[in-house]
Amino acid sequence: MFLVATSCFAARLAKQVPLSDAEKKALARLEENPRKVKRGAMIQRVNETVTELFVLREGRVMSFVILPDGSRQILRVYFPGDFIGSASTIYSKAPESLVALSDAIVCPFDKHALRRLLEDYPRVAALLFLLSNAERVAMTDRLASLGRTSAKARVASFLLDMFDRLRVTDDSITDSFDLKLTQEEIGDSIGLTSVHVNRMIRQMEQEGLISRTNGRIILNDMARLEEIGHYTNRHKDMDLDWLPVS
Amino acid sequence: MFLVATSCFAARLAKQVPLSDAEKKALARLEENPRKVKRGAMIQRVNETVTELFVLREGRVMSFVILPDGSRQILRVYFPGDFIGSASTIYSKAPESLVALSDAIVCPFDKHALRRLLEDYPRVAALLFLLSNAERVAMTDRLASLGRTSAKARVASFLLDMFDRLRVTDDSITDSFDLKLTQEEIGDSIGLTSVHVNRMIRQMEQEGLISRTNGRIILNDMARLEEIGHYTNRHKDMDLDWLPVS
DNA sequence: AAGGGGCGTTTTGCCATCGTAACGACAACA
DNA sequence: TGTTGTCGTTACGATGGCAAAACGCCCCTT
Repeated sequence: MFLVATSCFAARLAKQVPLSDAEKKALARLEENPRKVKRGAMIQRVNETVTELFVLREGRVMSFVILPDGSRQILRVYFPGDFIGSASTIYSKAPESLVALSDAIVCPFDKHALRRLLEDYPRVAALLFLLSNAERVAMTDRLASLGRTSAKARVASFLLDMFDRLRVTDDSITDSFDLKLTQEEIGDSIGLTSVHVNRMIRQMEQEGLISRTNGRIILNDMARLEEIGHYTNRHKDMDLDWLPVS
Repeated sequence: MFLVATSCFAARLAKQVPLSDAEKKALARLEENPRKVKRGAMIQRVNETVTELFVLREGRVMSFVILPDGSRQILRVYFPGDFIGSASTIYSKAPESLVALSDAIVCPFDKHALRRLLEDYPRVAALLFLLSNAERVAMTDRLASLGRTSAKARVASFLLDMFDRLRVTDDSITDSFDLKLTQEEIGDSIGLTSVHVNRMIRQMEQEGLISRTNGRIILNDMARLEEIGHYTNRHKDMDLDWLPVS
């Protein structure tokens, strides 16, 4: 037997909406095969055949693509409790690569396990549908950021986004956090060079908007940062009432 | 009684995967209340409370946001058979506005109708989940385009994307299509000004990559366009085999 | 304690890309 | 015949990319 508490995906979902024990158990089953990966390890390579999806239990993972000229676009940074690889559900070949940004623990499970989950637990299916749409909205927010805002605005909104996402699962965070990303990785996320990311970060530090102490970022003036970055916190105002009952 | 054939959403899905009559009927029920809208009409306003979702039956619709400085980012252009407003499923207030780009027919239905659909037809639920993930991948493609490619590459991939999406439902298209978007709208989709879109289009026309005759775009050299735009056609290589059986 | 390699950050100068502003042409429409 | 919307075109200039080097820090080695 395993403990219901061992599923961090269920724990994450339960923060949004109450789950039945049966649902928790079913979700926990996705995490029966935890696997440790080192920083920099490739979890999934673009264009390779996909049979597995993942739940991230510990550490950080990114999804990204490399363009023919060698430049990289980071598509998403994942945190513990995130469901990874959903982009691959519909394609036989992975549309994106997955690499661990830090030492991490991922829980791979077969595509077909997802199928059984969707068949047996319509409420979980609906929830996954909603999560997928939440990711879509996160993407559109970044799209607007890349398409229509300045470098400074992009850095500001990126920092706030990371901050708010970390806070979903970690209540101890108040105004500072460990980003654990290099400036080059930040740049590859928001369409800038590391050089320009550096310029913006130092500028924001000089203006007193943020501070830094050995890798840790402190947000000194969140209201102003939100204004600069045109940022909207999407983790409030969710509406999950219309889900099927369990 | 209504005819099963009246559902263009079902027709669209059936192009990807066979549907049972019961499923087709259930999907058709979403389209029982078609509504005509004029070009420019606002279908949904950002931040307004959402109770309805839509299937687009005819014409073109866009989703977009306006930033505080007045600039606009178009998030997605929708074609007949598309499911619109899924971004709103998870939020009580609309994260994006919807406006008709041409005279159009949309079929609004209540959020709760979607709930019943998900409860009663697990296979349709899975299918919606997959569609949602396909949209997510489309977003990541554009993200990489905006973040890491030149203006010319963005225009090229945008044209190819519109072309391939139109071709999913319209078999008569071979190498030309009516874009029905102004250059400003193209610019707002891919993060450029209308001026620069114009520069790129004329340049591509001079190079013989495309031609134009009163609004109609002809793609003369698709291979080269794909190369320039780093474009991947996502409508091939889908894997829907693992769906629940109906 | 000293040396060295690796990694990330900081800094600089140069300049291409792309945005801004402004105006003319043209067609559709009222 | 004015009005409105879209496209075409230009001059100018700011934003942010590129290349290269130095710097600081950590960790390993001797």
